[in-house]
Amino acid sequence: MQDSRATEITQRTIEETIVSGILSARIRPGTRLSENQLATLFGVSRTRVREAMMRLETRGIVHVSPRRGWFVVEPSAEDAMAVYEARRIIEAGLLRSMRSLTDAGRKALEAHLHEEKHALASGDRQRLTYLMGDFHIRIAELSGNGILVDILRDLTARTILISMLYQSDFHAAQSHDGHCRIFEAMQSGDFTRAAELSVEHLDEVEMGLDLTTRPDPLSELRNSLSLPPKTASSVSPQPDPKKRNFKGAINTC
Amino acid sequence: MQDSRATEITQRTIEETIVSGILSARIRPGTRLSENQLATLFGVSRTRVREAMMRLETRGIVHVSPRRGWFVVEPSAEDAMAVYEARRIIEAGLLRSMRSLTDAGRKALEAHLHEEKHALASGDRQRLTYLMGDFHIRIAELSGNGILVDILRDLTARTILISMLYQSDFHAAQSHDGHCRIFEAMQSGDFTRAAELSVEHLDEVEMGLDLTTRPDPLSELRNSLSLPPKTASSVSPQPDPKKRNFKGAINTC
DNA sequence: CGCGGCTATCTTGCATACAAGATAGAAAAG
DNA sequence: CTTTTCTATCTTGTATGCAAGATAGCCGCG
Repeated sequence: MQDSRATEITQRTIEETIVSGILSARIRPGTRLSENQLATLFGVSRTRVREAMMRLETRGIVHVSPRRGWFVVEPSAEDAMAVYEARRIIEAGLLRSMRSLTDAGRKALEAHLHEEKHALASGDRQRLTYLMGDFHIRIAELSGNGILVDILRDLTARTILISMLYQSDFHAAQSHDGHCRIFEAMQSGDFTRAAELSVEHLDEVEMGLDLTTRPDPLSELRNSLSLPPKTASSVSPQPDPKKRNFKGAINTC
Repeated sequence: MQDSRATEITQRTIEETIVSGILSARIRPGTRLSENQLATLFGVSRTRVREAMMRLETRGIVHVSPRRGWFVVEPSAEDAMAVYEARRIIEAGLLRSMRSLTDAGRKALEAHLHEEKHALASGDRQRLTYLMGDFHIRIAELSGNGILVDILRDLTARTILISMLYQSDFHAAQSHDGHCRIFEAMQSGDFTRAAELSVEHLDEVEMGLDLTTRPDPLSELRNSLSLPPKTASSVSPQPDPKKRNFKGAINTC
């Protein structure tokens, strides 16, 4: 972060840092985000941190418990279903409205799927999680509609939080296959089929969740434990085995 | 909302006041929103106003020009097309995913359409504008998906801003008919047809816009005129004839 | 040993002070 | 009369200070 003209870097850096931390599953649901810690971490005052938190709150990424603190959201089972339903509606509608796949688009998706394959083979879990979610954002980008891209990015972030809470086991390979099938349908120009496959894919992933088990009955208590005062970084994951009642860390989106 | 303990009222009141002002077309695109004026208007400090502005900015409702001020967004023609495209995708997808219309839902829509008809007959333009947009939010509410409701509410707000900039003439009756047709298809259980009608309806409204004419080439200049220092309220409309290069004030959504 | 209450210390909520950029209007020069 | 320049004033950007609620740990009491 050391720059000659230091400012300008942290205009919306805080916001994006947290979101990208979630998109790559480095930040868990329920993580405490202390204004003070983030402020010292970014070398700014609490004011800017608060503004970033406000923005993230409207995006459904964090929430505030009055006078207690900011936390990364822990979507309930109902929230989870709503997120997947919203994604099915938007992503299927998006694919259904497509008329053609540009050459640049085809190449972008091919490159992406290649990356997925590579991450799958090399076992790079964090990168795989990121890529699995990013696929859907890439598709939104093909539409050229920035509004939908923003919406789907935030929904993807929430999806990843959901899978960290509820995903009992991950079928990354199966999910990758789903992505490939969607791409093939798109390539053949059958966007109706691509939309159907997209819905099936999301259904599949949602079915892989265990939405019956309450994710973390001691959530409130864990919140107060999740950031021991001596820990400096509130953004990095804590590999404390006591908190390992979290489910798998790989998201199949 | 009237509470004996006066506070608590202004937690997110500022945000909602501005949004509802837009939804009923009382606030024009490009309106300056001075932090100081809003602060004194609501009897709070600038801090809270700023937080509300930050939230509204992420919702795509206002934007800030550095060191110059906050303004209600003036969507460009490209923005306008993106908004309508997003709405087509989401609303059609939403209808297509519906399986049944509950009795409560049917009654709610019937009541709404009755209100539209009444406002149309009585010539209550402001109320009509509000209702025309609210119809689509009501449909989203039927899905029970709060995420989609929030998204569509913000898109509707932007739609109303767009129509204030680009709508050359309004066909409120035609638009009301479109709503009725969508409702009829829903009532008959043909949600695929309802989705198609929804797309047609949005196309129709978009076609009614004049997206070729630059909405307001003197936008920057007008911004500086839009709030003469002597005017106390920055939220109420200014019926200054000089700024009447705005198009029609009724939105057909 | 168990339990209740107190206090020290954390957290956010909110207002305020000051800095810096942008603007408009007056004043001055052509 | 026009143009330019300067200054007074307005705007947001940011940090800081203080208040109030929530929490945890200690201490004392039963």
